[in-house]
Amino acid sequence: MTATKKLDLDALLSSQYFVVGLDEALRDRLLASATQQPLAADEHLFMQGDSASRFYIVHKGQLKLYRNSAKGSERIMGLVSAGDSFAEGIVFMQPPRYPVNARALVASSVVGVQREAFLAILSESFPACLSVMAQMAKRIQNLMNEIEALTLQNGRYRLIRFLYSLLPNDHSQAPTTVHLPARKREVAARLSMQPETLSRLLKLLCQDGLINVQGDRINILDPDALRKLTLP
Amino acid sequence: MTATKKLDLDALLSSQYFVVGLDEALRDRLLASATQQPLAADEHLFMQGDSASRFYIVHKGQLKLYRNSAKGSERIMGLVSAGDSFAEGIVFMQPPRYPVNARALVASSVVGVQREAFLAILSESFPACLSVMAQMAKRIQNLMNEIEALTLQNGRYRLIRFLYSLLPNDHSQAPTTVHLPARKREVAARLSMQPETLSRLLKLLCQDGLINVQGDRINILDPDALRKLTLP
DNA sequence: CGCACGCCTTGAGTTAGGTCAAGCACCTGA
DNA sequence: TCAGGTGCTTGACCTAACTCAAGGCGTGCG
Repeated sequence: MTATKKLDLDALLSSQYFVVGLDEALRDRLLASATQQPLAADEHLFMQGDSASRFYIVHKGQLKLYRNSAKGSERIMGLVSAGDSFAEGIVFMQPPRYPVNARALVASSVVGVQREAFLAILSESFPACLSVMAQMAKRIQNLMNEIEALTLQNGRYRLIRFLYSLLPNDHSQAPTTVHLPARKREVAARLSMQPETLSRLLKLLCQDGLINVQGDRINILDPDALRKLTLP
Repeated sequence: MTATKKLDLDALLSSQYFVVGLDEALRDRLLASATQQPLAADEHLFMQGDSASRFYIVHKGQLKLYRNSAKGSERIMGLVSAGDSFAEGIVFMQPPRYPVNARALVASSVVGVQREAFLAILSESFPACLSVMAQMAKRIQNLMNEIEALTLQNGRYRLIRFLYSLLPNDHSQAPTTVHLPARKREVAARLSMQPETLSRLLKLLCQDGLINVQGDRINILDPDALRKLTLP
Protein backbone atom coordinates (compact mmCIF):
# COMPACT_ATOMS: atom_id res chain seq x y z
CA MET A 1 0.00 0.00 0.00
CA THR A 2 1.42 3.41 -0.92
CA ALA A 3 1.91 6.21 1.57
CA THR A 4 -0.81 8.21 -0.10
CA LYS A 5 -3.28 5.38 0.21
CA LYS A 6 -2.38 4.97 3.84
CA LEU A 7 -3.06 8.63 4.51
CA ASP A 8 -6.28 8.28 2.64
CA LEU A 9 -7.39 5.38 4.81
CA ASP A 10 -6.29 7.22 7.91
CA ALA A 11 -8.51 10.17 7.06
CA LEU A 12 -11.44 7.93 6.18
CA LEU A 13 -11.21 6.01 9.44
CA SER A 14 -10.59 9.03 11.60
CA SER A 15 -13.86 10.56 10.50
CA GLN A 16 -15.84 7.53 11.69
CA TYR A 17 -17.96 7.89 14.78
CA PHE A 18 -16.39 4.88 16.46
CA VAL A 19 -12.89 6.28 16.03
CA VAL A 20 -13.59 9.77 17.32
CA GLY A 21 -12.80 9.45 21.00
CA LEU A 22 -9.88 7.06 20.51
CA ASP A 23 -6.44 8.24 21.44
CA GLU A 24 -3.70 8.05 18.86
CA ALA A 25 -2.25 4.73 19.96
CA LEU A 26 -5.60 2.95 19.77
CA ARG A 27 -6.40 4.54 16.44
CA ASP A 28 -3.13 3.33 15.01
CA ARG A 29 -3.88 -0.18 16.18
CA LEU A 30 -7.26 -0.09 14.52
CA LEU A 31 -5.75 1.29 11.35
CA ALA A 32 -3.21 -1.51 11.33
CA SER A 33 -6.01 -4.07 11.20
CA ALA A 34 -7.82 -2.33 8.35
CA THR A 35 -7.65 -3.69 4.83
CA GLN A 36 -8.76 -2.23 1.56
CA GLN A 37 -10.73 -4.20 -1.00
CA PRO A 38 -11.86 -3.23 -4.49
CA LEU A 39 -15.23 -4.33 -5.84
CA ALA A 40 -16.45 -4.52 -9.41
CA ALA A 41 -19.93 -3.28 -10.21
CA ASP A 42 -22.52 -5.88 -9.15
CA GLU A 43 -19.94 -7.82 -7.16
CA HIS A 44 -21.07 -9.15 -3.80
CA LEU A 45 -19.00 -8.24 -0.76
CA PHE A 46 -20.83 -10.71 1.47
CA MET A 47 -24.08 -12.61 1.65
CA GLN A 48 -26.65 -12.79 4.40
CA GLY A 49 -25.68 -15.57 6.81
CA ASP A 50 -21.99 -15.56 5.93
CA SER A 51 -19.69 -15.92 8.88
CA ALA A 52 -18.32 -12.45 9.61
CA SER A 53 -14.89 -11.34 10.77
CA ARG A 54 -14.93 -7.77 9.48
CA PHE A 55 -17.25 -4.84 9.16
CA TYR A 56 -16.78 -2.21 6.50
CA ILE A 57 -16.55 1.42 5.52
CA VAL A 58 -17.21 2.60 1.97
CA HIS A 59 -14.15 4.23 0.53
CA LYS A 60 -15.37 4.85 -3.00
CA GLY A 61 -18.55 4.04 -4.88
CA GLN A 62 -21.85 2.77 -3.58
CA LEU A 63 -23.28 -0.48 -2.24
CA LYS A 64 -26.73 -1.72 -1.51
CA LEU A 65 -27.57 -3.73 1.59
CA TYR A 66 -30.55 -5.95 0.95
CA ARG A 67 -32.38 -9.14 1.71
CA ASN A 68 -34.11 -11.52 -0.60
CA SER A 69 -37.79 -12.13 -0.25
CA ALA A 70 -39.76 -15.23 -0.90
CA LYS A 71 -40.28 -14.63 -4.58
CA GLY A 72 -36.90 -13.27 -5.60
CA SER A 73 -37.80 -9.64 -5.07
CA GLU A 74 -35.47 -7.83 -2.73
CA ARG A 75 -35.89 -5.46 0.14
CA ILE A 76 -33.22 -2.77 0.32
CA MET A 77 -32.23 -2.17 3.92
CA GLY A 78 -29.76 0.57 3.11
CA LEU A 79 -27.78 2.36 0.42
CA VAL A 80 -24.28 3.25 1.54
CA SER A 81 -21.84 5.65 -0.10
CA ALA A 82 -18.31 6.95 0.49
CA GLY A 83 -17.70 7.53 4.21
CA ASP A 84 -20.56 5.32 5.44
CA SER A 85 -19.85 2.34 7.65
CA PHE A 86 -22.03 -0.75 7.65
CA ALA A 87 -22.43 -4.16 9.28
CA GLU A 88 -20.93 -2.93 12.56
CA GLY A 89 -23.55 -5.06 14.26
CA ILE A 90 -21.52 -8.22 13.63
CA VAL A 91 -18.99 -7.07 16.21
CA PHE A 92 -21.36 -7.98 19.01
CA MET A 93 -22.97 -11.04 17.56
CA GLN A 94 -22.32 -14.53 18.82
CA PRO A 95 -21.71 -16.14 16.39
CA PRO A 96 -21.05 -13.23 14.03
CA ARG A 97 -23.00 -13.54 10.78
CA TYR A 98 -23.88 -10.84 8.28
CA PRO A 99 -27.55 -9.97 8.58
CA VAL A 100 -27.94 -8.78 4.96
CA ASN A 101 -26.43 -9.16 1.51
CA ALA A 102 -24.00 -6.43 0.40
CA ARG A 103 -23.45 -5.78 -3.27
CA ALA A 104 -21.67 -3.01 -5.14
CA LEU A 105 -23.95 -0.95 -7.38
CA VAL A 106 -20.96 0.56 -9.19
CA ALA A 107 -17.24 -0.15 -9.10
CA SER A 108 -16.35 0.54 -5.49
CA SER A 109 -13.74 0.14 -2.80
CA VAL A 110 -14.29 -0.69 0.85
CA VAL A 111 -12.17 -0.76 3.97
CA GLY A 112 -12.59 -3.71 6.29
CA VAL A 113 -12.06 -3.49 10.04
CA GLN A 114 -11.21 -6.63 12.00
CA ARG A 115 -13.92 -7.56 14.46
CA GLU A 116 -11.43 -8.90 17.03
CA ALA A 117 -9.20 -5.84 16.85
CA PHE A 118 -12.19 -3.58 17.24
CA LEU A 119 -13.44 -5.47 20.28
CA ALA A 120 -10.01 -5.31 21.88
CA ILE A 121 -9.90 -1.58 21.39
CA LEU A 122 -13.38 -1.03 22.76
CA SER A 123 -12.38 -2.91 25.89
CA GLU A 124 -9.74 -0.27 26.52
CA SER A 125 -11.71 2.86 25.80
CA PHE A 126 -14.98 3.71 27.46
CA PRO A 127 -15.48 6.86 25.36
CA ALA A 128 -15.30 4.65 22.29
CA CYS A 129 -17.91 2.34 23.82
CA LEU A 130 -20.11 5.31 24.50
CA SER A 131 -19.97 6.63 20.97
CA VAL A 132 -20.66 3.17 19.59
CA MET A 133 -23.64 2.76 21.89
CA ALA A 134 -24.91 6.22 21.04
CA GLN A 135 -24.65 5.40 17.38
CA MET A 136 -26.51 2.14 17.83
CA ALA A 137 -29.23 3.93 19.78
CA LYS A 138 -29.57 6.36 16.89
CA ARG A 139 -29.78 3.51 14.44
CA ILE A 140 -32.56 1.95 16.48
CA GLN A 141 -34.33 5.28 16.30
CA ASN A 142 -33.99 5.40 12.55
CA LEU A 143 -35.28 1.88 12.14
CA MET A 144 -38.28 2.67 14.30
CA ASN A 145 -38.91 5.75 12.19
CA GLU A 146 -38.69 3.60 9.11
CA ILE A 147 -41.19 1.13 10.50
CA GLU A 148 -43.46 4.01 11.31
CA ALA A 149 -43.16 5.38 7.79
CA LEU A 150 -43.76 1.97 6.27
CA THR A 151 -46.84 1.17 8.28
CA LEU A 152 -48.59 4.41 8.99
CA GLN A 153 -48.18 6.07 5.66
CA ASN A 154 -48.90 5.51 2.04
CA GLY A 155 -46.48 5.53 -0.84
CA ARG A 156 -46.94 9.16 -1.73
CA TYR A 157 -46.11 10.18 1.82
CA ARG A 158 -43.04 7.94 1.93
CA LEU A 159 -41.75 9.41 -1.33
CA ILE A 160 -42.24 12.94 -0.05
CA ARG A 161 -40.32 12.17 3.14
CA PHE A 162 -37.57 10.59 1.10
CA LEU A 163 -37.26 13.58 -1.20
CA TYR A 164 -37.23 15.87 1.80
CA SER A 165 -34.44 13.85 3.35
CA LEU A 166 -32.35 14.41 0.23
CA LEU A 167 -32.41 18.18 0.66
CA PRO A 168 -29.30 19.78 2.17
CA ASN A 169 -30.43 20.83 5.62
CA ASP A 170 -29.79 24.52 5.22
CA HIS A 171 -33.55 24.98 5.37
CA SER A 172 -33.54 27.35 2.49
CA GLN A 173 -36.88 27.78 0.82
CA ALA A 174 -35.47 28.36 -2.63
CA PRO A 175 -35.97 25.70 -5.33
CA THR A 176 -33.18 23.15 -5.04
CA THR A 177 -32.06 20.36 -7.33
CA VAL A 178 -31.20 17.04 -5.74
CA HIS A 179 -29.78 13.85 -7.19
CA LEU A 180 -31.38 10.51 -6.63
CA PRO A 181 -28.83 8.40 -4.73
CA ALA A 182 -29.32 5.38 -7.02
CA ARG A 183 -31.20 4.20 -10.06
CA LYS A 184 -34.94 4.64 -9.83
CA ARG A 185 -35.56 0.94 -9.45
CA GLU A 186 -33.32 0.93 -6.36
CA VAL A 187 -35.01 4.00 -4.97
CA ALA A 188 -38.38 2.34 -5.51
CA ALA A 189 -37.23 -0.76 -3.65
CA ARG A 190 -35.88 1.46 -0.84
CA LEU A 191 -39.36 2.94 -0.55
CA SER A 192 -41.02 -0.47 -0.72
CA MET A 193 -42.82 0.13 -3.96
CA GLN A 194 -42.65 -1.00 -7.56
CA PRO A 195 -40.75 1.07 -10.13
CA GLU A 196 -44.05 1.69 -11.90
CA THR A 197 -45.56 3.15 -8.77
CA LEU A 198 -42.57 5.43 -8.19
CA SER A 199 -42.85 6.65 -11.74
CA ARG A 200 -46.54 7.40 -11.35
CA LEU A 201 -46.10 9.13 -7.98
CA LEU A 202 -43.31 11.33 -9.32
CA LYS A 203 -45.58 12.30 -12.18
CA LEU A 204 -48.35 13.21 -9.75
CA LEU A 205 -45.99 15.39 -7.70
CA CYS A 206 -44.96 17.12 -10.93
CA GLN A 207 -48.58 17.76 -11.80
CA ASP A 208 -49.08 19.25 -8.35
CA GLY A 209 -46.28 21.69 -9.13
CA LEU A 210 -44.12 20.46 -6.23
CA ILE A 211 -41.18 19.10 -8.20
CA ASN A 212 -39.67 18.79 -11.63
CA VAL A 213 -38.04 15.59 -12.81
CA GLN A 214 -35.22 15.25 -15.33
CA GLY A 215 -33.74 11.78 -15.18
CA ASP A 216 -32.13 11.39 -11.79
CA ARG A 217 -32.18 15.12 -11.09
CA ILE A 218 -35.18 16.31 -9.19
CA ASN A 219 -35.87 19.97 -8.82
CA ILE A 220 -37.68 20.65 -5.58
CA LEU A 221 -39.67 23.73 -6.49
CA ASP A 222 -40.98 24.49 -3.03
CA PRO A 223 -39.02 22.81 -0.20
CA ASP A 224 -41.26 24.38 2.40
CA ALA A 225 -44.44 23.00 0.89
CA LEU A 226 -42.75 19.60 0.82
CA ARG A 227 -41.79 19.91 4.48
CA LYS A 228 -45.38 20.69 5.38
CA LEU A 229 -46.47 17.50 3.65
CA THR A 230 -44.03 15.41 5.70
CA LEU A 231 -45.73 16.49 8.94
CA PRO A 232 -48.90 15.05 10.41
CA MET B 1 -40.24 -0.24 50.79
CA THR B 2 -40.48 -3.57 52.57
CA ALA B 3 -37.68 -6.11 52.67
CA THR B 4 -39.69 -8.51 50.57
CA LYS B 5 -40.21 -5.91 47.90
CA LYS B 6 -36.54 -5.12 47.89
CA LEU B 7 -35.67 -8.77 47.34
CA ASP B 8 -38.24 -8.88 44.62
CA LEU B 9 -36.67 -5.92 42.85
CA ASP B 10 -33.24 -7.38 43.32
CA ALA B 11 -34.25 -10.58 41.58
CA LEU B 12 -35.98 -8.70 38.78
CA LEU B 13 -32.98 -6.50 38.13
CA SER B 14 -30.42 -9.25 38.44
CA SER B 15 -32.06 -11.16 35.61
CA GLN B 16 -31.65 -8.22 33.23
CA TYR B 17 -29.10 -8.54 30.47
CA PHE B 18 -27.43 -5.26 31.40
CA VAL B 19 -26.93 -6.38 34.99
CA VAL B 20 -25.48 -9.79 34.25
CA GLY B 21 -21.76 -9.11 34.18
CA LEU B 22 -21.80 -6.51 36.94
CA ASP B 23 -20.00 -7.27 40.15
CA GLU B 24 -21.92 -7.03 43.40
CA ALA B 25 -20.86 -3.51 44.31
CA LEU B 26 -21.96 -2.09 40.98
CA ARG B 27 -25.23 -4.02 41.08
CA ASP B 28 -26.00 -2.64 44.48
CA ARG B 29 -25.37 0.89 43.25
CA LEU B 30 -27.75 0.34 40.36
CA LEU B 31 -30.36 -1.16 42.63
CA ALA B 32 -30.09 1.86 44.93
CA SER B 33 -31.09 4.12 42.07
CA ALA B 34 -34.08 1.99 41.09
CA THR B 35 -37.62 3.04 41.95
CA GLN B 36 -40.87 1.19 41.71
CA GLN B 37 -43.99 2.78 40.28
CA PRO B 38 -47.54 1.42 40.02
CA LEU B 39 -49.70 2.13 36.98
CA ALA B 40 -53.45 1.92 36.60
CA ALA B 41 -54.90 0.32 33.48
CA ASP B 42 -54.70 2.78 30.56
CA GLU B 43 -52.39 5.07 32.48
CA HIS B 44 -49.51 6.58 30.54
CA LEU B 45 -46.00 6.11 31.91
CA PHE B 46 -44.47 8.58 29.48
CA MET B 47 -45.22 10.20 26.15
CA GLN B 48 -43.13 10.38 23.01
CA GLY B 49 -40.87 13.41 23.20
CA ASP B 50 -40.88 13.66 27.00
CA SER B 51 -37.54 14.45 28.54
CA ALA B 52 -36.19 11.19 29.93
CA SER B 53 -34.20 10.50 33.07
CA ARG B 54 -35.11 6.83 33.55
CA PHE B 55 -35.66 3.71 31.56
CA TYR B 56 -37.88 0.91 32.80
CA ILE B 57 -38.42 -2.76 33.50
CA VAL B 58 -41.90 -4.27 33.74
CA HIS B 59 -42.46 -5.74 37.16
CA LYS B 60 -46.10 -6.78 36.80
CA GLY B 61 -48.70 -6.37 34.09
CA GLN B 62 -48.31 -5.30 30.49
CA LEU B 63 -47.63 -2.08 28.59
CA LYS B 64 -47.81 -1.09 24.99
CA LEU B 65 -45.19 1.08 23.33
CA TYR B 66 -46.68 2.99 20.45
CA ARG B 67 -46.65 6.05 18.30
CA ASN B 68 -49.48 8.11 16.99
CA SER B 69 -49.94 8.51 13.30
CA ALA B 70 -51.25 11.44 11.37
CA LYS B 71 -54.87 10.49 11.67
CA GLY B 72 -55.08 9.35 15.28
CA SER B 73 -54.45 5.69 14.53
CA GLU B 74 -51.54 4.20 16.38
CA ARG B 75 -48.62 2.00 15.50
CA ILE B 76 -47.60 -0.46 18.22
CA MET B 77 -43.83 -0.70 18.39
CA GLY B 78 -43.81 -3.27 21.13
CA LEU B 79 -45.79 -5.08 23.81
CA VAL B 80 -43.82 -5.57 27.02
CA SER B 81 -44.65 -7.87 29.91
CA ALA B 82 -43.15 -8.78 33.28
CA GLY B 83 -39.36 -9.02 33.07
CA ASP B 84 -39.00 -6.99 29.87
CA SER B 85 -36.99 -3.78 29.87
CA PHE B 86 -37.79 -0.91 27.55
CA ALA B 87 -36.63 2.58 26.54
CA GLU B 88 -33.00 1.75 27.35
CA GLY B 89 -32.13 3.77 24.25
CA ILE B 90 -32.59 7.02 26.16
CA VAL B 91 -29.41 6.32 28.09
CA PHE B 92 -27.33 7.23 25.07
CA MET B 93 -29.40 10.02 23.63
CA GLN B 94 -28.37 13.63 23.76
CA PRO B 95 -30.75 15.08 24.81
CA PRO B 96 -32.59 12.07 26.20
CA ARG B 97 -36.22 11.95 25.02
CA TYR B 98 -38.58 9.01 24.94
CA PRO B 99 -39.02 7.83 21.35
CA VAL B 100 -42.51 6.33 21.90
CA ASN B 101 -45.55 6.55 24.12
CA ALA B 102 -45.82 3.96 26.90
CA ARG B 103 -49.20 3.07 28.33
CA ALA B 104 -50.34 0.32 30.67
CA LEU B 105 -52.82 -2.09 29.11
CA VAL B 106 -53.77 -3.48 32.51
CA ALA B 107 -52.91 -2.44 36.06
CA SER B 108 -49.13 -2.78 36.16
CA SER B 109 -46.00 -1.94 38.03
CA VAL B 110 -42.66 -0.84 36.61
CA VAL B 111 -39.17 -0.34 37.96
CA GLY B 112 -37.30 2.75 36.82
CA VAL B 113 -33.52 2.89 36.49
CA GLN B 114 -31.74 6.25 36.64
CA ARG B 115 -30.01 7.11 33.39
CA GLU B 116 -27.12 8.89 35.11
CA ALA B 117 -26.50 6.06 37.53
CA PHE B 118 -26.55 3.56 34.71
CA LEU B 119 -24.09 5.57 32.64
CA ALA B 120 -21.75 5.86 35.62
CA ILE B 121 -21.82 2.11 36.08
CA LEU B 122 -21.22 1.37 32.43
CA SER B 123 -18.15 3.58 32.55
CA GLU B 124 -16.68 1.24 35.14
CA SER B 125 -17.55 -2.12 33.62
CA PHE B 126 -16.58 -3.14 30.13
CA PRO B 127 -18.44 -6.46 30.35
CA ALA B 128 -21.61 -4.49 31.07
CA CYS B 129 -20.90 -2.31 28.03
CA LEU B 130 -20.46 -5.43 25.95
CA SER B 131 -23.75 -6.99 26.98
CA VAL B 132 -25.55 -3.72 26.38
CA MET B 133 -24.00 -3.43 22.94
CA ALA B 134 -24.81 -7.04 22.16
CA GLN B 135 -28.38 -6.46 23.18
CA MET B 136 -28.65 -3.35 21.05
CA ALA B 137 -27.22 -5.23 18.10
CA LYS B 138 -29.88 -7.89 18.59
CA ARG B 139 -32.56 -5.24 18.75
CA ILE B 140 -31.34 -3.81 15.47
CA GLN B 141 -31.61 -7.29 14.02
CA ASN B 142 -35.16 -7.64 15.25
CA LEU B 143 -36.17 -4.30 13.83
CA MET B 144 -34.66 -5.21 10.48
CA ASN B 145 -36.60 -8.45 10.55
CA GLU B 146 -39.72 -6.51 11.31
CA ILE B 147 -39.12 -4.17 8.40
CA GLU B 148 -38.60 -7.18 6.21
CA ALA B 149 -41.83 -8.75 7.38
CA LEU B 150 -43.72 -5.52 6.88
CA THR B 151 -42.50 -4.86 3.39
CA LEU B 152 -41.90 -8.19 1.76
CA GLN B 153 -44.94 -9.98 2.99
CA ASN B 154 -48.68 -9.73 3.03
CA GLY B 155 -50.95 -9.72 6.02
CA ARG B 156 -51.60 -13.45 5.97
CA TYR B 157 -47.89 -14.17 6.06
CA ARG B 158 -47.32 -11.73 8.90
CA LEU B 159 -50.07 -13.31 10.95
CA ILE B 160 -48.66 -16.77 10.38
CA ARG B 161 -45.20 -15.68 11.51
CA PHE B 162 -46.71 -14.05 14.54
CA LEU B 163 -48.65 -17.16 15.50
CA TYR B 164 -45.55 -19.24 14.98
CA SER B 165 -43.58 -16.93 17.27
CA LEU B 166 -46.13 -17.56 20.01
CA LEU B 167 -45.42 -21.28 20.05
CA PRO B 168 -43.13 -22.56 22.82
CA ASN B 169 -39.95 -23.47 21.00
CA ASP B 170 -39.91 -27.11 21.89
CA HIS B 171 -40.54 -27.80 18.20
CA SER B 172 -43.17 -30.36 19.00
CA GLN B 173 -45.48 -31.13 16.14
CA ALA B 174 -48.50 -31.82 18.30
CA PRO B 175 -51.43 -29.40 18.28
CA THR B 176 -50.76 -26.65 20.80
CA THR B 177 -52.96 -23.95 22.26
CA VAL B 178 -51.47 -20.49 22.56
CA HIS B 179 -52.84 -17.32 24.12
CA LEU B 180 -52.89 -14.04 22.24
CA PRO B 181 -50.63 -11.68 24.23
CA ALA B 182 -53.18 -8.84 24.11
CA ARG B 183 -56.65 -7.99 22.87
CA LYS B 184 -57.20 -8.66 19.22
CA ARG B 185 -57.23 -4.98 18.34
CA GLU B 186 -53.76 -4.64 19.84
CA VAL B 187 -52.55 -7.70 18.03
CA ALA B 188 -53.95 -6.32 14.80
CA ALA B 189 -52.13 -3.03 15.34
CA ARG B 190 -48.94 -4.95 16.13
CA LEU B 191 -49.30 -6.65 12.76
CA SER B 192 -50.09 -3.37 11.00
CA MET B 193 -53.59 -4.30 10.00
CA GLN B 194 -57.13 -3.40 10.90
CA PRO B 195 -59.06 -5.51 13.43
CA GLU B 196 -61.45 -6.44 10.64
CA THR B 197 -58.62 -7.80 8.55
CA LEU B 198 -57.23 -9.83 11.44
CA SER B 199 -60.66 -11.30 11.99
CA ARG B 200 -61.00 -12.27 8.33
CA LEU B 201 -57.51 -13.75 8.14
CA LEU B 202 -58.05 -15.85 11.26
CA LYS B 203 -61.22 -17.15 9.72
CA LEU B 204 -59.40 -18.08 6.53
CA LEU B 205 -56.73 -19.97 8.50
CA CYS B 206 -59.52 -21.82 10.29
CA GLN B 207 -61.11 -22.75 6.98
CA ASP B 208 -57.73 -24.02 5.82
CA GLY B 209 -57.72 -26.31 8.86
CA LEU B 210 -54.53 -24.78 10.26
CA ILE B 211 -55.90 -23.35 13.47
CA ASN B 212 -58.94 -23.17 15.71
CA VAL B 213 -59.98 -19.95 17.39
CA GLN B 214 -61.84 -19.61 20.67
CA GLY B 215 -61.66 -16.05 21.90
CA ASP B 216 -58.02 -15.31 22.70
CA ARG B 217 -57.05 -18.98 22.69
CA ILE B 218 -55.76 -20.23 19.41
CA ASN B 219 -55.27 -23.90 18.85
CA ILE B 220 -52.46 -24.50 16.40
CA LEU B 221 -53.54 -27.75 14.83
CA ASP B 222 -50.39 -28.37 12.82
CA PRO B 223 -47.34 -26.41 14.03
CA ASP B 224 -45.18 -27.93 11.35
CA ALA B 225 -47.47 -26.88 8.52
CA LEU B 226 -47.43 -23.39 10.00
CA ARG B 227 -43.65 -23.39 10.14
CA LYS B 228 -43.47 -24.33 6.50
CA LEU B 229 -45.65 -21.37 5.65
CA THR B 230 -43.27 -18.99 7.43
CA LEU B 231 -40.45 -19.99 5.15
CA PRO B 232 -39.82 -18.75 1.62
C1' DC C 1 -24.92 4.47 -38.68
C1' DG C 2 -28.37 1.48 -36.91
C1' DC C 3 -29.31 -2.16 -33.97
C1' DA C 4 -30.11 -4.09 -29.45
C1' DC C 5 -30.36 -3.80 -24.79
C1' DG C 6 -31.51 -1.57 -20.24
C1' DC C 7 -34.21 1.48 -17.96
C1' DC C 8 -38.10 4.07 -17.52
C1' DT C 9 -42.85 5.22 -18.47
C1' DT C 10 -47.69 4.42 -19.62
C1' DG C 11 -51.97 1.82 -19.92
C1' DA C 12 -55.35 -1.77 -18.48
C1' DG C 13 -56.95 -5.16 -15.47
C1' DT C 14 -56.76 -7.26 -10.76
C1' DT C 15 -56.58 -7.61 -5.84
C1' DA C 16 -55.40 -7.07 -0.89
C1' DG C 17 -56.76 -4.55 2.44
C1' DG C 18 -58.96 -0.26 4.28
C1' DT C 19 -63.49 2.07 5.42
C1' DC C 20 -68.09 2.32 6.83
C1' DA C 21 -72.01 0.34 8.77
C1' DA C 22 -74.65 -3.18 10.85
C1' DG C 23 -75.17 -7.11 13.84
C1' DC C 24 -73.75 -10.42 17.38
C1' DA C 25 -71.80 -12.11 21.83
C1' DC C 26 -70.44 -11.28 26.20
C1' DC C 27 -70.05 -8.68 30.56
C1' DT C 28 -71.36 -5.57 34.07
C1' DG C 29 -74.00 -2.82 36.99
C1' DA C 30 -78.63 -1.14 38.18
C1' DT D 1 -83.52 -9.56 34.66
C1' DC D 2 -82.55 -6.28 31.49
C1' DA D 3 -80.02 -2.06 29.43
C1' DG D 4 -75.98 -0.43 27.92
C1' DG D 5 -71.25 -0.91 26.74
C1' DT D 6 -67.33 -3.10 24.72
C1' DG D 7 -65.10 -5.95 21.59
C1' DC D 8 -65.43 -8.96 17.80
C1' DT D 9 -67.30 -10.40 13.39
C1' DT D 10 -69.46 -9.95 8.91
C1' DG D 11 -70.91 -7.71 4.67
C1' DA D 12 -70.60 -4.20 0.94
C1' DC D 13 -67.97 -1.00 -1.14
C1' DC D 14 -63.76 1.47 -2.56
C1' DT D 15 -59.05 2.69 -3.37
C1' DA D 16 -53.98 2.29 -3.60
C1' DA D 17 -50.85 -0.33 -5.39
C1' DC D 18 -49.41 -4.60 -7.85
C1' DT D 19 -49.06 -7.25 -12.21
C1' DC D 20 -48.64 -7.84 -16.94
C1' DA D 21 -47.87 -5.99 -21.32
C1' DA D 22 -46.46 -2.62 -24.62
C1' DG D 23 -44.03 1.38 -26.16
C1' DG D 24 -40.33 5.25 -25.71
C1' DC D 25 -35.76 6.68 -25.08
C1' DG D 26 -31.04 6.90 -24.38
C1' DT D 27 -26.48 4.37 -24.59
C1' DG D 28 -23.02 1.30 -26.09
C1' DC D 29 -21.48 -1.89 -29.53
C1' DG D 30 -20.96 -4.07 -33.89
